Amino acid sequence: MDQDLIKKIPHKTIQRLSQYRRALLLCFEQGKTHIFSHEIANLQHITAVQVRRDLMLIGYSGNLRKGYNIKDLIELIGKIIDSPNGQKVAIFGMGNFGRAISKYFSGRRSKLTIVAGFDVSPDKVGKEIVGIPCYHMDKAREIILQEGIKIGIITVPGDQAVETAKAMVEAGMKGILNYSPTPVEVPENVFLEEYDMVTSLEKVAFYVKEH
Amino acid sequence: MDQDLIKKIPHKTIQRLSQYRRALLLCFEQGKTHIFSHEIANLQHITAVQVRRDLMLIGYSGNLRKGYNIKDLIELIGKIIDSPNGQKVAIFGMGNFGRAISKYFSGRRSKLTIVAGFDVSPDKVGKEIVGIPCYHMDKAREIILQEGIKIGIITVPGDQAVETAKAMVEAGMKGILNYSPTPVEVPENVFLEEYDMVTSLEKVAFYVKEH
DNA sequence: TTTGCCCTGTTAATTAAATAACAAATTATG
DNA sequence: CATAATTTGTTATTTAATTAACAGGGCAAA
Ligand SMILES: NC(=O)c1ccc[n+]([C@@H]2O[C@H](COP(=O)([O-])OP(=O)(O)OC[C@H]3O[C@@H](n4cnc5c(N)ncnc54)[C@H](O)[C@@H]3O)[C@@H](O)[C@H]2O)c1
Ligand SMILES: NC(=O)c1ccc[n+]([C@@H]2O[C@H](COP(=O)([O-])OP(=O)(O)OC[C@H]3O[C@@H](n4cnc5c(N)ncnc54)[C@H](O)[C@@H]3O)[C@@H](O)[C@H]2O)c1
Repeated sequence: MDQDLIKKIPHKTIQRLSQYRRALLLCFEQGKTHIFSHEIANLQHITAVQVRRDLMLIGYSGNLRKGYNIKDLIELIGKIIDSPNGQKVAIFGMGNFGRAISKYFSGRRSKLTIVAGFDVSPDKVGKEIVGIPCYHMDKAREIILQEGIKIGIITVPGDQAVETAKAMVEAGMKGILNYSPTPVEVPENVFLEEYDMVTSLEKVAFYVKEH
Repeated sequence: MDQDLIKKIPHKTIQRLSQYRRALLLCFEQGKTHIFSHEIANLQHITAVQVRRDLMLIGYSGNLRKGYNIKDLIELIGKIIDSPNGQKVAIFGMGNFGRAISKYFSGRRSKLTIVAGFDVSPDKVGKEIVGIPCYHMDKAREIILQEGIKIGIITVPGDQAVETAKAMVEAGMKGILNYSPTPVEVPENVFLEEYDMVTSLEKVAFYVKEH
């Protein structure tokens, strides 16, 4: 798959591909071999057209009569969104949330593996959580470079997020997922995704509220 | 603020209002009284135009020379996104994630209060977590109606999400925030927001990957 | 007073995303 | 063989969201 094509895939499509794959994996486990666009659509909150459009963008062709070959499609999506040898992930802030995430990811086999946690609290540094070692932030640069970690998740308190992100960038991180409520700055060549739970909940509350 | 106007506010603007408010609260605590649109923009990842446009939509006018009055703006955003008497929230699935969320929200003073958790495991039912009682799912309908809870967060395992959402809707919930990886169906009059951490992380990984 | 600067508020233009529309392909069936 | 029923792949249209453009106001300094 060539560079230009990949740049043309919308962000939203990338997200949906990830979701399609999960749904497809379930179907595959159930022994299904083929699936129609409208079936995929029904598993998500989207339309069949959207599915076909997304698959068009990645250049996958289905069988006109049987639909899409589930196994092939799972593989193709893997080729697009995964790295062949997997990618390592580190978590910054091994508090309640950081530990919940660690546990959550440790089970699933995937191309993404959490290999290290970083914290400053003596409670956490030196411990292991579900097999993931927790190091002091002072060691971050060293270990990130040594392990070749390129992706990091921020779960430090909001007032520590900016400096944590800075340290991550300096250590060579190329992708950051920030779960703290404080937006952080990164250079252009670093991909940043931020999600704030309070904002989501307030949004739900807004639409529930009787105006 | 009238009904029609509220319907015209884009979803994204509602989210940003929530974020503006958080940033403004910090500024307010620091003793700042006024702020310019470009200052607000710098605190988020957006442009000053976007800020002004959002504030235009909610009908707030700033001072041409001094910018926006922080206190007034916080209040106005509150009038729009909060309910005057607050809203109650319940968590479904008091596992690692559900408990982390409970702890997270228990500290902050806000118009949103988590008042109940629901689970099926004898480990959790009957216990309290940071003061939030955990009930058995069988009691959900009763307690939800009794307490007037309208908002629920799904943190049960993926394969339980669909039936949990169904139970929530039947109990009269009007807003659902689904953190399980499985999309759920709700009637039109129920607001649904879904967020999947794995998808987010895979997206970051995709843009980090060397194509 | 007048000039210049830096704001806001709003309309216009652009871009991104989703949806609709439909031709072409394939199979089943009369 | 012709026809009807489906479903894909793709282009065209619509809608949503963002960004650009700019008029108008008010203060400061000349
Ligand atoms: N708990 C949740 O459910 C939840 C949900 C959404 C967002 N968050 C956000 O995630 C973050 C963490 O939340 P939490 O509930 O786990 O809090 P927590 O206090 O339990 O954990 C924070 C951890 O970060 C560590 N830390 C502090 N400063 C650090 C630094 N400079 N470098 C490295 N580590 C540092 C602390 O020692 C602690 O272990 C917060 O920003 C919070 O807003 C939490
Ligand atoms: N842990 C995380 O960091 C994390 C992050 C993102 C998403 N999630 C999602 O959140 C959900 C929970 O994750 P977790 O790590 O807390 O898992 P967990 O197993 O620790 O917790 C799940 C809880 O749900 C309860 N439960 C099971 N079936 C139920 C039912 N029918 N009704 C009510 N309660 C029921 C279980 O007893 C358990 O307490 C999963 O869907 C997971 O994908 C978790």
